[in-house]
Amino acid sequence: MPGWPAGPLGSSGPMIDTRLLLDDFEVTAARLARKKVDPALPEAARDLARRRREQVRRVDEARSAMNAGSARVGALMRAGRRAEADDLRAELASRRAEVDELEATLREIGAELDDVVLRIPNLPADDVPDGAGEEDNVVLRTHGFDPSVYAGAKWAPHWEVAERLGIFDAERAAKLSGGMFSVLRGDGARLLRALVTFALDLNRDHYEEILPPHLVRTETISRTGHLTKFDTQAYRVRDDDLWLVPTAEVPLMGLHQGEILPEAGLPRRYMAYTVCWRREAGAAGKDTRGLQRVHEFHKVELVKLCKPEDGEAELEALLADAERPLQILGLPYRVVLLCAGDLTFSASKVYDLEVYAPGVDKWLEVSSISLVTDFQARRGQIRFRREGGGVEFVHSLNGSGLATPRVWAAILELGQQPDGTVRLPAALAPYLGRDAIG
RNA sequence: GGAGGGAUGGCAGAGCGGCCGAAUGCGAGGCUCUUGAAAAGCCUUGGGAGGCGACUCCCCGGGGGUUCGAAUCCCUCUCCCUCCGCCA
Repeated sequence: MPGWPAGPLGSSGPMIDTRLLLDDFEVTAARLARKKVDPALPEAARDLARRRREQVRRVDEARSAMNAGSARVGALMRAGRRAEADDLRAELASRRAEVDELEATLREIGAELDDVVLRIPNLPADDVPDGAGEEDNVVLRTHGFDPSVYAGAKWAPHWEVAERLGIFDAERAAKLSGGMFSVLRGDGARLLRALVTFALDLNRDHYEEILPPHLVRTETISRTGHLTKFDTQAYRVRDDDLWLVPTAEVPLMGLHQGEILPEAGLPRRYMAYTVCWRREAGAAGKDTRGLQRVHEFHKVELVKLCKPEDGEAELEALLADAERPLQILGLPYRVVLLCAGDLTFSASKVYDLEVYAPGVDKWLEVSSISLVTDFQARRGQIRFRREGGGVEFVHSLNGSGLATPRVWAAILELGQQPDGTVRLPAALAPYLGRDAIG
């Protein structure tokens, strides 16, 4: 079913409900302020939304008059009163011009409103802590991390470990595709495949596994908020109107775009393993060594659609689902609650999961568990029908179920042995048929 | 890639440019009848915007055009079906 109704503004990108700006401006502006939004933005949006509403009324009135006149022409024609019909017709032609003019103005206001609204992020949840940026995030808990184990000892970075074992070939990857690409070999390739299968198997009872296309339309990707003036992360296929998915979240969220789901069908829980492509524009020189940041990687993504009142509970459950593989693999990690100022554009509340990698001595972000509320659903027109009647937007959530190559890299750094081999998590033995590489 | 046909409400399926947001059937919900159920009968049953409300406006795959007026005519895009070609 191609072609779903355009959003209220007929624009691209996710957006907040302008009605919040119209009906509850003070509270909404205060919440946006916590996200470090320029206060001029919500004010401008409110003013434009008002102007737009007024203009809609003018257009409707003019059109109503037009429609009534046209109906009268029809009636006159049927009555055989030709001359009168012709007179009225001539008169209506000029009214037509009037309507066209009013509509043009409406479009202008709409475009201006669009321009402002698209820069307004989702509202932060009330229980998200205040803060300006990364430094104000809150580490909620740390799991399986004993700093004394890593103090002093010599831990090689994963690229050294991997190249020594011959399972990672950065040089040939560069030859094939350039920097920030990878070639995995032998047990390295198998380890990655094992991680993916392990994660899918782990969640098979709670999520429906989807194998989606890796190329999506402009329409699909822009309605998830991953293609905006400000987001140039995705690769475009040159000769077709298609984009390589930067995350499986894009096709998964796209699944129900334009649909009205039955309440009984919620929540929907989907998972998908896909390759992910990201241009990483603007990240030049950051984490370029090894596999912390690459243009092409493999990931199992979890996505949920639920009723608004279930969002919080689903978020906690999603967090648990993302932690489980790290626990079973025995990786030291911590749970970070992002402060309002560090929240991503579309999210209202986010937990980051970070695995400790001793070789680079860093906490690597391996999952970002996000509650998006109705922000994406509004843009994608994903709704549900209450059993008692009434149609509302669903709330959406997403997070990585398991993200390579960072988990892959962490396993290599954490498992390294004095003899140069790498001990692998026992949970992967069924997939690899061994417990060590080298 | 080439040739042709199609897209209408939850589904099926009508719709001479005005009386069509849209017949009819099915499905769903409510009511009547009934001890209960079935059958039968009556009524309701898409989404969005605005208004206290009467009500008004927009949407018949998407976008654009012709016209006083478009589900209906024209252009274009997308998708689906049939046939031919190619192919893992």
